[in-house]
Amino acid sequence: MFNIDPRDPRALYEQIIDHIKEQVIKGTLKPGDQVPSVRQLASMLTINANTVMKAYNELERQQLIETIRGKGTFIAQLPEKAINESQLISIQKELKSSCLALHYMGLSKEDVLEEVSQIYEDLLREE
Amino acid sequence: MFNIDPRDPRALYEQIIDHIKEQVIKGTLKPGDQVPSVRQLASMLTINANTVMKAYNELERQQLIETIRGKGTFIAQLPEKAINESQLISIQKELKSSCLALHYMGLSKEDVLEEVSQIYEDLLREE
Amino acid sequence: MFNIDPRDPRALYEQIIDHIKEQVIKGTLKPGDQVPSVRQLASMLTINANTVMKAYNELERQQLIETIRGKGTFIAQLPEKAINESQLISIQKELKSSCLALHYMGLSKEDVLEEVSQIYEDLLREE
Amino acid sequence: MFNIDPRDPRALYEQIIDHIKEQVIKGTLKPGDQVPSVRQLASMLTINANTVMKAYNELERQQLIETIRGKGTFIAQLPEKAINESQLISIQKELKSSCLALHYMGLSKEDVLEEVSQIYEDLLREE
DNA sequence: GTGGTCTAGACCACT
DNA sequence: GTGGTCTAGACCACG
Repeated sequence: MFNIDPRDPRALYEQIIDHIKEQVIKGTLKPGDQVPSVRQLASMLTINANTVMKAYNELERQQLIETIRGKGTFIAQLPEKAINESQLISIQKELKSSCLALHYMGLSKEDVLEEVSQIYEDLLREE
Repeated sequence: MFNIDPRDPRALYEQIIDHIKEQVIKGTLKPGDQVPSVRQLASMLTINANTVMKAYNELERQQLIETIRGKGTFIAQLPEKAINESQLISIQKELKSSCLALHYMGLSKEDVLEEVSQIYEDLLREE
Repeated sequence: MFNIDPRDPRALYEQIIDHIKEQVIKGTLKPGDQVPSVRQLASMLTINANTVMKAYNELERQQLIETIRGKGTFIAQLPEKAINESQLISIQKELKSSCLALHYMGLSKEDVLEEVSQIYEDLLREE
Repeated sequence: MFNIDPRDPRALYEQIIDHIKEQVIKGTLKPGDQVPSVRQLASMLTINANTVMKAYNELERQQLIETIRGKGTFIAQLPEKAINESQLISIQKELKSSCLALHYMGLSKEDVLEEVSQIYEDLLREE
């Protein structure tokens, strides 16, 4: 259910962030749902609590989750969708990087568009 | 002509790699063309020669450039296009990460497909 | 236990690569085993950490070791055995070079075959 | 007839050395035969004369060729076969390096012995 | 001139 | 603690 992989190129905390974002988009996690506590999740994944904390802090900064003192951590009501210009540019550069790498692995523009479509189909299937 | 940006999330040497890959795809650099020497490029970008060397080494590993001892570094004749399964999976994960981030910035599936299309139009314009 | 020799014709980082390959073949290092950290090995060999890093990077490229961020470096599970044609040709040329040199040192074909056999006996002794 | 390849892992001057050693072993070049002058060979191979000079100097040091002032350069009468201990050890290390690399390309001890045998058959065919 | 190796030391990200 | 990036500068081999 929770794939955390030390060999993944993404940092562990990023994998957690991505996983929760994914669950929210898929609808598996809905606004108001409680997410595991830092310690719970850390022991579930057998990783360090600081790593989970870092993921939660980042998610809270992005207003995707809310921590209510004494009660726990919950999926936020209104995931803010604000475009941050410099962040957008960064991600565009990452996208371009990925495209260049895929090009040299023999994938065409159409192949890459298909890859992206596939990602969205996986994400939106359960919505 | 050569944008190297210390604020870019990518490492300096990765920016060089991407830039040269891009030039080759665009056709600005053709097989057999000499690329700037390690020291030349380093002084052009006002970065350290070792950083350029690292980029060139990586490009040589990917068989995009060839080094001829004492003479210089050249665009390779046959850019190999071999799919490495584990590498492909890594990049797919990066793509997914980018999509998730873009989703929370308010971009739809169609917006992202458009972004990717745009990247390819920029790359293939001059080809 | 770890022979690093500045008078060896091989670069320091190559000696490290060869040594680890040897340990893995001999079975002294097994899949999953942790290898010394970059800094540890550097101080053990009284060489610079960057030199060890270069060796480890090369070994990782060859999929002999795996790096897990923040945790350390480990012998990989599945040492890939993929023949790269151009690499094979390079090594054949090196072999030929060695044979020519040995010929002029008075060694016959049989002597050289014996040398090679000896190398393999040393490698496979403990397996 | 003379294969000199800038992409070869061996230095140009080493390729020349190997080539001449090979011709002598094969019997194509016999003691007393004249070899091309430095300038001739340099222009034949379209490389720098200093590179040829370096090869010839090394061959002369190894007593494989003799330069007779004003007449030219000739294959020596008695190629000395003296074992230099430290040199032998160096070449043994190179051999081991090659074996390790070949092992990780999937070649067995027998495969490598066969490779070496093949090299000698090529060398001694015309003898 | 070219690339390649190595050092010493700083700084960062991740766990 | 771990590895990774980057710098500055030395020295070597090759052409």
